[in-house]
Order: sequence, then structure tokens, then C-alpha cells
Amino acid sequence: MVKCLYGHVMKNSSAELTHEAGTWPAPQNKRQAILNAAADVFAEQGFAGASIDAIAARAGVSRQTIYNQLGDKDNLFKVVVSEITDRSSAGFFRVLDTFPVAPQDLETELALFSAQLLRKALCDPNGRWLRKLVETEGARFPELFETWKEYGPGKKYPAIAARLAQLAHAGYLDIDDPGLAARQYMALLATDLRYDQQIGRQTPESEIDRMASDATRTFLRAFARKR
Amino acid sequence: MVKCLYGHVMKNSSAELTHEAGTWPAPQNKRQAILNAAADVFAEQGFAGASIDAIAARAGVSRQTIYNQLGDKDNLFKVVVSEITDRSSAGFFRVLDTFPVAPQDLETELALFSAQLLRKALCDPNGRWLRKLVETEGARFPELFETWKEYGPGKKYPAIAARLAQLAHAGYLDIDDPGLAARQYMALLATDLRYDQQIGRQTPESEIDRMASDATRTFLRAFARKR
DNA sequence: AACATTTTGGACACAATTGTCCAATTGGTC
DNA sequence: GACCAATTGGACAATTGTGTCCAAAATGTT
Repeated sequence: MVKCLYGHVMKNSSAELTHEAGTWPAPQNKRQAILNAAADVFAEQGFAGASIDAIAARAGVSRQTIYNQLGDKDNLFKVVVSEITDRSSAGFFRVLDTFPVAPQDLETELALFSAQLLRKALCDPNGRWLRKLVETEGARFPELFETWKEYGPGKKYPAIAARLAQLAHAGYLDIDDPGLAARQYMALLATDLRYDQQIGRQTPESEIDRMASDATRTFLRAFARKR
Repeated sequence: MVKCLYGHVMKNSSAELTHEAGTWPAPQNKRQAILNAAADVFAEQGFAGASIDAIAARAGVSRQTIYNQLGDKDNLFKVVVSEITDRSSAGFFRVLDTFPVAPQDLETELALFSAQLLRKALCDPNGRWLRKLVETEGARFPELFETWKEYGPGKKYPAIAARLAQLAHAGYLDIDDPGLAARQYMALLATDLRYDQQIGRQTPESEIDRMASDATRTFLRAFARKR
């Protein structure tokens, strides 16, 4: 039950990252260990339920080190969210670069892209925890919520909409409202993730391809250009 | 320490059956006031963050009354979830009775039904809080989670699937997998609720009809029987 | 080896919370 | 008015968590 997001990379990789271009005078190793552990504990316990001691224990550092490096609990939370926001956003846009803008076989290629999106972005523990964290604690950290909005849904949905509009313009799709189509595409893609989450089931990797093709098939039945 | 879900809860539950009131306030007895307040505070603050004092203050009762009527915090939480599960489930099935099984104008009538479902079931604060509560604290109360699963998604999705299969059998729809169609229908229906929730926006009542017709249109574009 | 910087663990004050006990008060009922 | 149950508020011990201080130890640098 107790797992660290990135396994146990925190032990000894001192030789490589010590002289990174980072502006941090402190070693990055413990800091990353703390942030990963904090992400776990915050996601599991919520903000109020996550104790600094639990985070310290899971990170394998002393409690004092957390205060030294990251200040108080509020700030720790903010840093965790902003770090994970960055990672998650980067993953999404890396996948988005593979969007099939001029496909030979639209359904096949869109299903492949959808599977990648599910795997690398929507299923990604980082992203899911982030969503849960922000959903749960957003009211308590308004400015944090703004950042998340701006870099999360605020950029992802328009990006998807733009690609769909591109496909429509190229004659593949028949779309009135690209924004709506993007939201519905994402909703269809997340259909079973959401369902599984509601019944407390962890979606197995083996079902991702089926989910992607189910969503793609329905989406294209609705939006593929008829001839 | 962990007792049965319906353990010593039976204090008043048989005495008063008239908690039908469609409107939120005006709880006749203190027990209902406590449960409503507790639902608010638990949903806002999470389990760990919700203090008994805060709940008592919002309910307008003394802290001791909560302990008298509902026992400790764990049990209070369980009772809150089970009460709201009942209400939410009842609302859903009341709407489900209006499903258009033999429509004259499928799109119009299905859109009307969808709007009712959004209004009475998916948008309902009770249901949304419940979902959030269970999602956040499900790991801490496994047996509670089982109950929620059984009376929540476990009954709702098959019920929707059955209605859709009925429509398909009657020649209105072209559906291979009714279960998948039901999940996708619900996903499309909740598209903008989910989006709004992600960007921290409270979906205004005025948009529900549009959301219902958007979802219905796309669903029927994908599943309406062609001829 | 000598130095600088982190890290550590333990102690501490302080605040919040839980759950209990109890005496006083309220409100309804006969 | 008298009785009875529910309610109230206050005090209480026990626990838990936050954030700080500090001296000893570990770690890395020159």
C-alpha cells in the first residue's frame, strides 16, 4: 500500500545532479524525495490529514529537513502542486505532438493517439493526484487554483480543440463547435477511468487500448464526415 | 472501533420518515440539522479537516448533542454518507421513471430526460458531495465504500443500460454494448460538469438545458439507428 | 586535514481536537 | 405544576500536530 511514486531513486545519485544548472544551493535529491513523498501523502490523506511526520518518514528524511528546504506546510503543498503541474503538463503536450493531423486511416491513428493520451496523460498518477488535490483543496489555496487552471484545463482543452478543428478543416470531421467537441472527446476518453474511479477499481493497463478504441469509435460515429 | 454501518444508528430513523422536503433548510429535528451540517463540513474540509466543533456550530447545536445522537466521528461520517446515498439514489430513480421508452420525437424527449437527470441527480449537491467524500475517504472506510458502490454506480449504470437496450430493441438505437453506451451517455452528460469542476466554476442552472441537448445530440449522432 | 554546509534527532512550547463527565437548563407531556 | 428526556455549556485529560531551537553527526569541498 505504501509506495513511493518514483520508487526509491532517492538513495544515491549524487554524482550526476550535484552541479546541475539549477539555482538551488541545496542538494536536489532529498528535495525531490520530499516532494514525491508529499504528493503521495497529500493525495491519500488530504491536506489536513497529511502530517509532516508522515511525509518525512516516507521520504526517508528528518522532519527538520522539510522545514529547512521548503518552509511550512502551506508552502510545501504549493510547491508540490506546482511541480506536479509542470510534469503533468509536459507529458500532455509531448503526446499532443503526435496528434494525427493528416491521417491515412483516421480511426486507427486517432485510436492510437487516444491510447497514448490515456497512458501518458490521463492515467498518469501525477496528473490524477494533482486533480484530486486541487479539487479537494482548491478552495483553501485560491492562487494555486488559478495556476492550475491556467496550465491545466486552460491550455489542454483549447489545444485539443485546435487539432480537431484542423481535422475538420481538412475534411475528416464534421464539427460545429470545436470546443464542445474537444470536451466531449476528452469525456469519452475518460469514460471508464471515471467509472472505475467511482467503483474504486484501478484501471488495468491492459484495458487502455480497448478504452481508446471504444472512445474513438463513438466519437467518430458522431463526428466523422459523412459522404 | 469500527462498527457496522448501520450499527447503533437506529435511534430515530424509524420514528421520522418525513424527511421528504424538497428544499434544503428547515430541518425539523436536530439530527437532520447535524447530518446536513456534517455533509457540508466534511465535503469542504475532508474527513481529517472537519472538526466536530465546526459541524456543531453550523448545525446550531452543542457538540455534546452530536456525540449523544451519533456517537464518534467515524460513525457520524458513516451515517452522513449512508443518508446521502439514500437521498441521492432515490432522486436518480425517480427521474429514471421518466425515461422515454416509446418516444415520438427521440431527440427532444431524450434531451428533456437528460436535463432532468442533470438537474435532479448529477448536479444535486448531495450527490456531488457524496462522490467527493467517497473518493477522498474511501480508502479509510472500505465497508462504506462497498455500500456506496452497491447503491451508487452499481445500480445506476445497469439501469441506464437497460433503458438504452430497450430503445435499441424497439428500433430507435443501434447499440452493440448497452453497458458501454450507458457509460458513454453518462460521460457525455457530465462533460461540462466535469470541465467546470476542473476549472472551479459552478455550473449555472441556465446552462443545464444546453448541456443536455449537446450531450443528447452527440449521443444520437453516434447511436441513432440510420435508415 | 581543515572547513563549510546539511542533516539529524530530540526537546520544546503552543494550539487544535477528540471524546467524556456532569450539573444546570430547557421543552414537552400528563 | 410535576415529571422526563433531551439539550446545553463548561471543564477535563489525552492525543496529535505544528513549527522552532540547538548541538551533534554526517556529508561534501578545498
